[in-house]
Amino acid sequence: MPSIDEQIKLIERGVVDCISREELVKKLERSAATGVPLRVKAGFDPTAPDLHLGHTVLLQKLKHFQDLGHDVYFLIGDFTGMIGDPTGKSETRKALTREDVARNAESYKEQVFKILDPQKTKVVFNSQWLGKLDSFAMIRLASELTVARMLEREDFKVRFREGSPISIHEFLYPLIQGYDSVAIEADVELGGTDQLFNLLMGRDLQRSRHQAPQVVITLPLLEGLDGVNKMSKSLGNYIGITESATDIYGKVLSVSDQLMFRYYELLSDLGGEEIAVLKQEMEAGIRHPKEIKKQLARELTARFHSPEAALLAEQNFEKVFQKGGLPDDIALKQIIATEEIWLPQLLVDVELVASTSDGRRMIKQNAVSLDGIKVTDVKAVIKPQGEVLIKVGKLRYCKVCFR
RNA sequence: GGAGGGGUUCCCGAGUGGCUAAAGGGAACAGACUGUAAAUCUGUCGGCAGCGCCUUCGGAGGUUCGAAUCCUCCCCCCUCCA
Repeated sequence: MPSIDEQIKLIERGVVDCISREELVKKLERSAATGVPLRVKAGFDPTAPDLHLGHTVLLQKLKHFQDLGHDVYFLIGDFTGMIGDPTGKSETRKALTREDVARNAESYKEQVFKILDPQKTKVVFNSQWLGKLDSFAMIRLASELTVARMLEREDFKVRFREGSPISIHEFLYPLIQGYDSVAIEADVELGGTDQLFNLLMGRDLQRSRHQAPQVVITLPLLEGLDGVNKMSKSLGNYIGITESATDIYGKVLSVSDQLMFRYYELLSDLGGEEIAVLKQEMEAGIRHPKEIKKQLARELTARFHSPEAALLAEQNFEKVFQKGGLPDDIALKQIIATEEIWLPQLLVDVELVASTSDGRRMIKQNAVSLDGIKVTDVKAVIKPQGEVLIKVGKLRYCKVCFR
């Protein structure tokens, strides 16, 4: 078992807040003395079973705790998920059924254990205790905090000021999340920096129920591929951990140089000094930024697949984009036809474009090629014979086989 | 309960009877340039076998030769007063 100092060093690496460090030290000491592992909690939304790199920042930190011998409580917020959130930013989130939640939870487990140690992970659902909470208890819980205190939370404050709607039940969310900490007697809770308020709520509630308040640790939010918004599935700017090696590799490599170093900091296993060296080498012109990015892409691809797969992905990438070749895994689509097909229609049929109008546009913009030959005529028709390789833009490929 | 403001194409946001598939910006997509980076430039950005037709401006009706624009009812959001 590493010394407390070493433990703290590992835990604090890359975190934004640690409230408070003294308490964490005490908890670690107590754990070391008694042999009782700490209960480390992190909550997850049951609606999105596709984990992406943004989640892994948190998961890696949980793994650190596991490596130090502690237990992770992987909490799935199925209770809140079943209620649904009517003010979800742009669209109303659908209330999930019990079956949805169960299915999503299974999917979570498969993905999470790519990083976490199943032996030291307890998957729990907050409906276990929240489902039993009656109206009395809920009102009592609500009485423990004021509207003014709620409005301290940044997004509430902003929305209130701007006259955007805030539903009453949204005020219940931090309470419920805090109550979760009470229910599992969490020693530590991790979350993104946007969760700070909710995490602190757990401390307040634990204290008022005479539990030792949990240590709150926040981690930076990972920017998505656009480099601006946080990585999220709904914005489509994410790299999913279940994506193919080719996709992970390719997406990492398409990230901007600036963002690349952010990803290094938050995702790579390299230490701060090593990253600083890379940066210097790039700035001094010793190493090409693309090479440094490739290194990152290899590391991340290998993490979710294997070093061999990462290497293959790299070779494929070089073949396709640097030598203008074709990828290995082109989708093959069979089309049953006897008569000539209007090209835009064919593009729709093989799902390369959304509509024939879109297809026409692509042709007009010189983006469509058949077997490597550009098509310029929107009226082009294809004879249904043999195979054709269709390419739309740089990334959309498809091999069509007629029958 | 009362008074007022608002809901427009993926998002923000113009438009108050025909010239509006609807300005402008963003996002996105394509092309050029490249390192599938950034920046920049150009173009596209509802659907349809396309110089025409069809469907869109919260919903349903109505007025009109013609409606996102006018009228009626309904739904939703916001503000102020109580």
